[in-house]
This record gives sequence, C-alpha cells and structure tokens, in this order.
Amino acid sequence: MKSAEEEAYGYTPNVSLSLPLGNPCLPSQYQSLQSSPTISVSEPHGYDAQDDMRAAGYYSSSRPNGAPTLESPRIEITAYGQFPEDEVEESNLPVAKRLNSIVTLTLPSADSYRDPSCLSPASSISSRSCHSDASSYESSFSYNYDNSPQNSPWQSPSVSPKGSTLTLPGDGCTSGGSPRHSPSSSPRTSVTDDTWMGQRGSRPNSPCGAKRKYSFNGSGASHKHYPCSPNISPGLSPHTSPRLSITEETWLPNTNQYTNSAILAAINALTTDGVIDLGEGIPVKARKTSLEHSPTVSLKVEPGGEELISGELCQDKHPSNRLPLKKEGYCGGFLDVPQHPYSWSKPKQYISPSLPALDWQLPSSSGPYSLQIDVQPKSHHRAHYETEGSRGAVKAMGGGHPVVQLHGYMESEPLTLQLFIGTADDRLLRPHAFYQVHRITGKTVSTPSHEALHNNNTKILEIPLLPENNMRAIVDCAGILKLRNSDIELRKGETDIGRKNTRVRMVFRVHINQATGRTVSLQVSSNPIECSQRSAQELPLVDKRSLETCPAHGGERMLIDGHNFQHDSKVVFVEKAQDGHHLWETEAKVDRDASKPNSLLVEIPPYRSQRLSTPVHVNFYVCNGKRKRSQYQRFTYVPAGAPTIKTEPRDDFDAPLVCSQRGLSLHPKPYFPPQVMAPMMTSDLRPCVTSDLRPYSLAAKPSPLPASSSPSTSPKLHDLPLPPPFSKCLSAGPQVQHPGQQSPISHVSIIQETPGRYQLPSFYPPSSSSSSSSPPTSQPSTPTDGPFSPAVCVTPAHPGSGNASPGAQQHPKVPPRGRGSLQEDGSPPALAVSIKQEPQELDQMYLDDVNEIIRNDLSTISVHSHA
DNA sequence: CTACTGGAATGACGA
DNA sequence: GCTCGTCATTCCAGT
Repeated sequence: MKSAEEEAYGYTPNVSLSLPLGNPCLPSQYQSLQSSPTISVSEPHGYDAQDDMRAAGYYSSSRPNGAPTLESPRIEITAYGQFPEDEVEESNLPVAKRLNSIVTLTLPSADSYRDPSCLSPASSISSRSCHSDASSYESSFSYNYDNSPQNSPWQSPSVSPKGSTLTLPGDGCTSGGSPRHSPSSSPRTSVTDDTWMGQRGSRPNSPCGAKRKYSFNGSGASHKHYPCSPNISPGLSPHTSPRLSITEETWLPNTNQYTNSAILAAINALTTDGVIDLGEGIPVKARKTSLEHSPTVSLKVEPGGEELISGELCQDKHPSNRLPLKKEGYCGGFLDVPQHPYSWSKPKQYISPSLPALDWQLPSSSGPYSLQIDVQPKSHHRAHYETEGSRGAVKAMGGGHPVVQLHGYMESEPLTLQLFIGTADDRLLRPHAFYQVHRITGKTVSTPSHEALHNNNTKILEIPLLPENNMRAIVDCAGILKLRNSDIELRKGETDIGRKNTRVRMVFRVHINQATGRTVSLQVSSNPIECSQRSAQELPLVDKRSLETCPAHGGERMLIDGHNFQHDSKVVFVEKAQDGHHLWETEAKVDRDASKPNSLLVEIPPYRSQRLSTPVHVNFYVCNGKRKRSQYQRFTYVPAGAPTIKTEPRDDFDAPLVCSQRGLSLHPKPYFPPQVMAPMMTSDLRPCVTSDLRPYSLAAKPSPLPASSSPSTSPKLHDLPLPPPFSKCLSAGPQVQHPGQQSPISHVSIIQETPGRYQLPSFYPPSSSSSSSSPPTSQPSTPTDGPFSPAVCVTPAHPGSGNASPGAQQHPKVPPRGRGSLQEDGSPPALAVSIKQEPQELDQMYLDDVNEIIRNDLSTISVHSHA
C-alpha cells in the first residue's frame, strides 16, 4: 500500500494537476477524481480558482496549482472510491488518507467498476492479462461507498474478471460476485459487499444473478462456471488478455507528451501514475503501473509494439510481477519501475495529465488543428459479449475501416489517438456504460494499438498518429465489446439503462502538447453505430438530416440520411412535455418516390401552433413498425420569420463536430452541440448565445430524460447566428435554462455519477447551479473551433466553478435506481442524481416507463445518497 | 487452430 | 396466470 500511497502522493501532485483538469479534462482516471470533482466537493474554493486553472491546466498541462488543489481533489476522488483497495481502507481512514489511498486506488478500482466486468472481460483480457491489474483493480475497485457494496456484487464479477482473474476465478459464485468482487469487494469493505451482492444480485445484475439465474442453480449452462458473474468470463478474459500482455505500454504514451517539464517532473516524482494521464491517453506504462494498477490503465499492448520500452515492458510484462505489484501497491512496484520506461513515453503523456475527462465535450478542431473522421464506421456493428469471441473490428461503410486524421499538425512528434466507445443518445457524449472498445489483434490488423482503462470503467484504445502517416490512422484494430446490462446497471453510480441502449459512437481524441505548455485536446465522434444483432437489421437509423429547424408552418422538405428505411417507413414528429406527456404528434409526409433504403425525403408538417414567439423543440423519428423506431431526432420549429437552419451535410458529423461533443447524440453533430457546450461552455461562456439556444432546448425538452433524443437542433443553432456559441451558452445556460426543459442532455452530462462517469458535474456545484443552466445547449451549436478548442476544455473549469449551472445538467438524469451513487460525491444527491439515460430509441412507452422508474429512483436516491 | 461471423436457441421481461 | 412479442445473452457452426 504504501507504495501505493506514495504513489498516490506522488500522484497527488499529479492529481492536483489533473484535478483541475479533471473535472473536465481529466483523464479518466482522474476522472473519478475529477468527477469527483473533487473539485466540487472538497474544495469548492479551490475550485474557482482551480477551475479556472483547471481549465487552464487543462490546456496546459502544467498547472502549477495542482498541488494545492490536490488535496481537495484527492478527497473527492476518494469519494468515488475509485480505488478499491483504498476504499477498503478508506472506510476506515480519514479523509486524508483516503485521498492517498485513493490515489493509489484509482486506477484499478475505477475501472473495475464497470469495466471490470465489462471491460474486464473484454478488456479483461488485455487488462487483466496485462496486469494483474485486474486484481489490483479489483481490490481497488470498489468505489468507495456505494460501489463497494453495490458494486461489489458486480464488480466482483466484473472486477474479478479483470484482475480477478488472477485472483479468483474460483470463488465463483460463492462469494457471489465474489470473484471479481472479491477483490474489490473484499477490500472495500468487505462489509457491504457481501451484503450487497447478495442483495443486488438479486437481479440481475448481472451476471450472476441476473438473468440466468439458473446458472446458479446449475441449470444455466454457461454461467455456471462463473457463478456469479458473468464476469467470470473475466476470468476468461484474462486469458485472453494475454494479448495484452504487456505491451501496451510501449508505445502509448509516447506520443503525447511533453507537456510541461514541470509537470513531467511532477509526474515523475509522483510516479507514474500518471495519474493523470492515465486517463486519457497516456502512456500506458506509466499508468499501468501505477495506473493500471491502479487506475486506468491497464492495457494491452499491441503487437505493434516496438514501441514498448523495454523497461516498462519488463515490468509490465512480467505477469508475476505485475500481479503482485498490482495488488500490493501497484504503486510501489510499478512506480518505481516505471520510471524509466515510462519516462519517456509516459512522462510526457502524463503531462497531459490534465487531460479532459472523457465525458467532456471537446471541439474537433482548434486553431490549425482539426481532428476528422475521414471514413466513418458502418452504422451497424454487432458487438460481442465477453462470452463470445471477438466479432472483429468495426468496419467502414465501404468495407474498409474507419479512418481518422489530424489535420494541421506539422510537428514531427507522433501523437496518440485515443478511441473509446461513447454514447449516441441525445445527451452529451460520454463513455458508454454498456460498451467498451475492444482491441483487435491479428494478421488482419495493421494498426498498432493498446488498451488502457480510464478511470474506472472506460477502456481506451490508443493508436499512434505518426507524422509519416500524415497523422492519419486506419482504425482496423477496434472492436466493440458488449457488457451485460445486468453487470453494468448494478454499478453503483450507473444510471443508464442497458436495455435498448445499443447505439454507440466511436469517439476519437488527440492531445497535442504545444510549446506554450498547453495541451490542445480535440475530439471527434463518429456517426452512431447500432451494436445489437437485431437492430442492426431492423431498426431504422438516422444519421443526419438536411434541416435542423423550420418555420412553424412547415412545408419545407428535409432529407433524412440513415439506414434501414423501408418503403413504408414513417416519419413522426412528436412534442412531449417535460413530464413526458405527449403534447403533439403527427406524421410527416414521406416522398416515397424519392426515398431509398438510406434516405427519406419528407415534408415538414406544420407545427400545432403557428404562433411561435420562440423556437420550440420537438422530436421526430423514423418508424418501420411498432417497435422499430429510430432514435428521436431533435427538430426545432421557429417563429415564422426565422431563418431555417440547414444541417450541415456530412460534415456534420465530421467537421462540425468541433464540439464533437455533441456527441451525445447520435447524430453527430447537430444536436449535441449544446451538450457539449455545456460543460465546456461554461467556462467561457458567453451568455449570449445561450439564450437562443435555450429556446430550443427548453422547448423541446420534455423531460429531462430522454426527452428528445436528438440534439440535432442545437447544432443548427450553430448555423444560426450564434456567434460565440458555446461560451455563451454556458453562461447563459444556467440562467437560461428553463426549468424543466433544458435539454436533458446537458443535464445529463453534467450529472455525474458516481463513478465518475460524469465528471463534469464535479465542476458544477451540484446543487446550486444545477438548476441553472444548461449551458451546453448553446454550445452545441458552435462547432468545435472557435470557442472551444482547447479552450473549451479549459472552460469547463470555469463553468464548473461558476456556473455550476451545469448543474443543470444534473438533473438530467435521475438515476433510477439507486444510483445513489451520485451521492457519493457527497454532493447533494439531488443534484447529483443521475438518471439513467434512456436510449433515445426506446420507444416512448419504454421511455415513459423509464421516466417513471427514474422518478421513483430519484426519490429513492435521495435517500440513498445518504447512505 | 483461432478469429470471425451469421444465425439462432434460450430465457427473462413486460404487456 | 398464460401467451406473445421483444430483447439480451449464449451457443453453434461455417469460413
């Protein structure tokens, strides 16, 4: 442990850095921290300053501040309980300690959380294999509070898989989730866990219990083995992992880099941990060690490996070592080791320390740099379960593979392209809880890569972006792993619902360290990808539409591009109240002659009221049958003289992205903007735009939840006059927000949950701001560039501090169940409350149900929060 | 033999 | 309580 602690300390510093960033920017690991946001929690004060700083830090890795901040941050982190082990300890330990522990923990635990299970398996392999991390994780894992208990069940499963593998597969059922958990759980608290498991297990969760109970009983076949958890598989995975092996480290980090020397130094000092980076990009190694061990990191290496550094590798590689290390303190061992190897690569990367959290919305371009997806992935890709073999890499429409290129980068330093699987719903883009990127290896794979775990649950695939390749990467090494809904839903902080939440987006990030010491982080997300077996074949999918807005009288024609459209596909416009009630629904006229399997030409129906003083957000969806609806697509009716916004055609996806953030939504660009903005925006924010935005958002949004799926509208906004978009939005956002309305999305994003998923929240003060705004909205509109860019990242910080508004986001989700996790943060549950998101697509009915659930949960949650 | 796949069986759920 | 449709997850088998 000490080692760990030490690391922690060391990290701490880093942390600090990260923290700042963290919020927004922090890397996953930090995420937790971030999320924790610490910021918010512990030191709000710091916050402010920090926030800013963070923001700054964000950019620049360097932020000195870190240290001071750290402290608080730490705490926060702890809170989340990223680290399992720590957690355990934590319980006992005073805050301070926790922090430390936290630090240590970080990595692993967090991951474990979801990942564990999830990842684990999938990644597991890698991760697991790689390190015993898993184990470590496990131990670490648990989140503090909640998680532990809750998680444990899962976790165990999950976790176990990862690390556990090592640990115990055997436990198997008995423990309950034990296996996985075991580690985690045990550590955690032990206490709870057990309980938990049992309880929770109740259902579903997963693995164990979840569906196939029988398994337990014995009947269930497959499960059996794994008793509890599916996770078990984890165990399996571990094996798999082998691939991972070691390597990862190697190259990773390298790229990044540089960051401030200072930072580096700090980092080094810290150790690797890299804490920071871990999250994002980083070099695995460093992280690994530490991270991995702890946090994030674990990774698989790739084949490519050359990169690896021997040193690192060594450490990593040796399984034995690793394992041991991990648990104990990863830290210790790793830290030490790491250095060298890491040094080069990692260090730099670490720099990045402050990388923005994965749920932060980042612009796709900034200044001369522009991250673009030259070749989009196919709209359907059947994800594989842990229990299955890989289903291959995500392919491009044309048969090749997605291609991502960083334009405008003239340096000779290679960079690391990070890839993770994000959500494709209306809400802000964030790591998908039920899907993880899966590293594909083999002869057919030409692109080296390695996996890393962020924070807790999100696996990140790091791919080198080399100048010699024109900073272009062919992503043929990324598959998608599906985690069991039951495993994920049990997580303590998880608020999302897995059922029907089968759409994802590939999210690419690159962190460019500049001479100034700043790090520019860019992000771009792909078009939505349907990952289910069935839906891929039947559900209509809307990729984009030619219009974002239309005067209330309708009549304009909109071309909808997508997939699985049929001759009898219907396009239905609906408006729902915040409470989910249908206010209006009408079917648009579809020009059958002009419609094709991948496009529909429809005439916008007149809005129910021709007298609009402000834009009204509604949604539309394509329907192939009763249960075959596309996700909701946001659409905005504007007062009659208002200009119609056209969506950007393809680019939407690409370019516009700037904000990528938009990410949320499926549709790429358009919608999301707001969301994106939100976080970031906050920072800058100018009020201006916001107002505009709001209208949209507000109007439309019915309920926080699902509300409308598509954010698209927002994007449009961009088109509109929004000048300063984002920033404005943010500021405005808060204010603006209308009470209910805001787009759910934004809210959502904000919310953070437990695990850190939603980091942003951290910034925002939960309660206070919460109501406020949803800055985001505005953002969306803006594209990446301008406002954002790096800055964007930075922004967050501010926002956080100030605006808390983001809080607005908070409500977005209400966690259905008990996600009480939110509370973990300590922040007021209320805000925190996260709601599970619903997949946009869900049928309304489904949504309605969900809403109901959420309401219930919320009420419950508050309670939980205490706990 | 492994990695992919496509297809489909099995169960759980909810209506 | 039963049936049916949907989904999620696991299996199988072919390439």
